[in-house]
Amino acid sequence: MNPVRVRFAPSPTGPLHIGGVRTALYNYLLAKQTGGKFLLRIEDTDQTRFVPGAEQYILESLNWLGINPDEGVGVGGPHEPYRQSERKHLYKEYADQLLKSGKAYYAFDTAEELDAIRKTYESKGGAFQYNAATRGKLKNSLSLSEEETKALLASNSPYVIRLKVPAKGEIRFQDSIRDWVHVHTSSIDDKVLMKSDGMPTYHLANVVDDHIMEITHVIRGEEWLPSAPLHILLYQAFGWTPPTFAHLPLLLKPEGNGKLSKRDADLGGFPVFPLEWTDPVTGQKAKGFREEGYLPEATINFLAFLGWNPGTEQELFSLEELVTAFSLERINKAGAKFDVQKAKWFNEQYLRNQPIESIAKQYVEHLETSKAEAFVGLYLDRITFPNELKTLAVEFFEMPVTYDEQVVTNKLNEESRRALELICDKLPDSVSNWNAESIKEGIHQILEESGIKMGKVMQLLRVALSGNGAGPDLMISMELWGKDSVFQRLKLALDKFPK
RNA sequence: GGUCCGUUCGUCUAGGGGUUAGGACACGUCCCUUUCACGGAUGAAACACGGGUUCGAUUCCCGUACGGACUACCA
Repeated sequence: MNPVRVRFAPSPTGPLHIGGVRTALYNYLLAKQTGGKFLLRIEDTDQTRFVPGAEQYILESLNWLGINPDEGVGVGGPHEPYRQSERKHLYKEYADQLLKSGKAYYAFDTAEELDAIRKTYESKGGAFQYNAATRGKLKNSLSLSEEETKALLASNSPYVIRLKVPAKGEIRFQDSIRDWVHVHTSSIDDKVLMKSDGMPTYHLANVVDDHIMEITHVIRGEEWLPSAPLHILLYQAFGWTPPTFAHLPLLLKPEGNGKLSKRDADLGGFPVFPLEWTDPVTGQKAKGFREEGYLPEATINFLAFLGWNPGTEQELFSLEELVTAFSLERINKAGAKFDVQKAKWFNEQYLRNQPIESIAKQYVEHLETSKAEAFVGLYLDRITFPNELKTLAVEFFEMPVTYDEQVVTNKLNEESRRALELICDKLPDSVSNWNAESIKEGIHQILEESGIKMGKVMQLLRVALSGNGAGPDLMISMELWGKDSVFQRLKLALDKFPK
């Protein structure tokens, strides 16, 4: 495949949705695979929806995941600026071009007027379309005389520029994921290209920029599929060759149906945003994958597999491996439900491959290094998120307060009690070098001498020392607790256990 | 309502005119083990429905049902 130029073009209206992150990822993968360029363009043409901090959030999210743009906001490039609000003047020129060639026209209907018309249509059970059938009856440069139009423009009446969609014809294009898609122009309405505030709409800005920025492949969410024919029409109106389109399947909520939303995340207790986000107005916080404890590699791998697979049985892919394995053709058509369990599983896989030293340094920094590393080694394959380690470490070094009752009732008897007492009496002297290996030997020896079977006491010993009926390797645990603490624990248990 | 898109185990998916319909997550059982977890083994579990086409359809075609997206001077 030739080097592609692809773009991720989010709108800075809030935190980046995880579905958007997947879109960015797929764009990045194709760019890297073909030796092409991945651009980041900020689509901030709606001034009413601007949210401070959102752009920075987008940059930081991509950076966290390691899918950095080659060109665009934050990095610059040959087509600066990459923020659409800063390219405002440009769109007007192109709109004028369409106006001149008769492909577009002025419309003076106010938003209120159109709303009213829509309501009447709805009350009759129909749907209003601003198109070839209705435009003659509305207030625009097609229905008005030239003088009237000029007068309106001269009087500074607010207006929009609309695309004059042909009454008849079929638009067809070949989507990389869905193959041929056909739509009749009659079902497309005369979309607004320039808003009355002088800003372009998404449709115009997107087509103009993709053309100027030499975008070869538009990879975006399925929600754009219905407007793709309109975009094709725009390319045709300008006389440009449209890029290749690929419309990605949606990310669905885990329960029931529908697009994955923030609401689902709150309900399900999992994030839908890459990073934690604090709403600048309400101050409300939304969870992020990063803060929850997901590793960037795991997040990437999980996301890549939501709607795509390599066709082999390999499931674990580094970003580099994804770059080589990825292909648009292997993307699924149907939406994918977001599965937290699978996300966790991916995280566990990556977590276990992390070097113990760095995890220890990052998450249990309050412990002395060798202790911290031993502790991490003890718990690494029992956790999903590294940030669980901190609490675990605190609990681990605390004296038990309660004891697993079931184990005590089942395992505590004369014999096992005697075993605990023997260990308490003899272990300190028999183990000179307090480490897991010698502790194990010592206990074995004591039990053997007294003719008591290991299986009869080990779980009780665990409960006596930790309070829990289950947990990590006891001998290593004992080593970490230290001799003094172990005997303190034992005495406490012998005292508290029912006689 | 209209337009468009989709439908293989509970979930993510492989496959594709003749297969024991494969894998992964989750779940059950067993093994390992001082317990739990990890790991290993194993089990249960799917082609939405109805018509065609065909010697044969889960696979191709057409309908139906169901689901979804879009339907703004939002992106």
